Amino acid sequence: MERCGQEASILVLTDFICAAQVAREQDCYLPEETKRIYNGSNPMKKRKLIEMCKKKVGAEDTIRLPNPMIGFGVPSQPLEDFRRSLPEAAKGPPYFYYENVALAPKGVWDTISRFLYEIEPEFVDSKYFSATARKRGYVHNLPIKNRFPLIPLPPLTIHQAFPLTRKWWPAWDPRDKLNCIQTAIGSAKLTERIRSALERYDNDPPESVQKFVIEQCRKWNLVWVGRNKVAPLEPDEVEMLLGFPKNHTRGGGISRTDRYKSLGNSFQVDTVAYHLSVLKDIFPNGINMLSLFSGIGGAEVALHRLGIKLKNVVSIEKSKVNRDIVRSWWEQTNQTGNLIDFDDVQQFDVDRVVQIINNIGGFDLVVGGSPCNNLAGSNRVSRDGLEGKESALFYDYFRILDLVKCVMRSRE
DNA sequence: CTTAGAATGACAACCCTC
DNA sequence: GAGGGTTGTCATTCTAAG
Repeated sequence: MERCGQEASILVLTDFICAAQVAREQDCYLPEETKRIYNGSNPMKKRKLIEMCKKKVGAEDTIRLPNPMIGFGVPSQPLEDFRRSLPEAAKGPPYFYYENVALAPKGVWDTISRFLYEIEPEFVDSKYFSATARKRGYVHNLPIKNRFPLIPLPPLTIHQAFPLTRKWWPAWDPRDKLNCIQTAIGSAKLTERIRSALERYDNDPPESVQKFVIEQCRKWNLVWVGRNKVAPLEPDEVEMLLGFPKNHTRGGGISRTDRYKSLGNSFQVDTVAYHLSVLKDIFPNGINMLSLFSGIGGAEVALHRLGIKLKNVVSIEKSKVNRDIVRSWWEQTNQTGNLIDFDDVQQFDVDRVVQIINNIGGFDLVVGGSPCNNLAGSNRVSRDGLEGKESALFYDYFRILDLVKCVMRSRE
């Protein structure tokens, strides 16, 4: 047994690839054998094990991103006859919906899919729903027949979204859609550099200058707001592009920087609503919902705009700023249900789940997009993959989802 | 103390040519 | 297939000002 310990440990760990974070911080959802071997290793050996697992997974077939990135259909291309069969273990109740960035490091989506009951992720670019791109992967067990989009349909091009920019838009800037909205904006220094670079020419600048300007505009999502003048989007413009009501993140002592940050981390509401729209017929009287990593309430806003009544919403969100935003939205939209909020997914344990389910009778939907910090391409410092400090909270999403599943099954 | 501004690449995926 | 060029990415951290 001891002689083949290393080989066995690789096999077991590979099954739960790079679950080191779980092994460290949780004492569940890992085979005893894995825990024993992992905990018995010194730090050097632990790192080596993880490296070997990564290499092994990297060598296997990994999930490929589709082109075009339309998932199981978008409003303009519905994929009429497409059917999918879910693994038995994946079926509800409850329905669940998981989201994260599509362009994650290699192997990440394989792991996510493996944990979430072997469901094939649905990769969708929100440019089919709005004027801004947002490439995301969604794992869910929802039906995909008879989806419908939110009305009114949002503007699909920059010109439609921002008519005032048309007057200043040079013919040599071919952009039709904006790139992904992030958490930081372009600096004033940069827009000034661009202005002074362009002011030297009466007509179109030479190709090299054009190339520089367009490159920076793409990188920082700048729009034309005057002669030779570009600028980053305002927070309320970002709210509109992402499908939130205007001023959703405004007020209550929230700084401009925080607004950009919260919005940059959020769902694109129209995209999510399209996927969740099938719930309207299934739950005509409304739903009980568990919302993990709620952020500024993208899923809540989507369901509300779909006309699906929110009976009980249990929302877990670390940031007080974000909790305040959701609470304020909840009051302003005259919700008749209950909003219960918590701040830490890691402390959301069995007892709490059982208690809440006994109170409200079970969850119809579990939604969550776990932190992408350590997965996102724009992170220069700590793009550590699913084992990264924040992104490892994915395992808590799985843990809590599985808990809800178990508790609800035991009550049948 | 809080806030805003600015600087800071790596890494895939894709395209093209050879 | 190999190799080079192009494009795009739910970010972090330091600094300075208020």
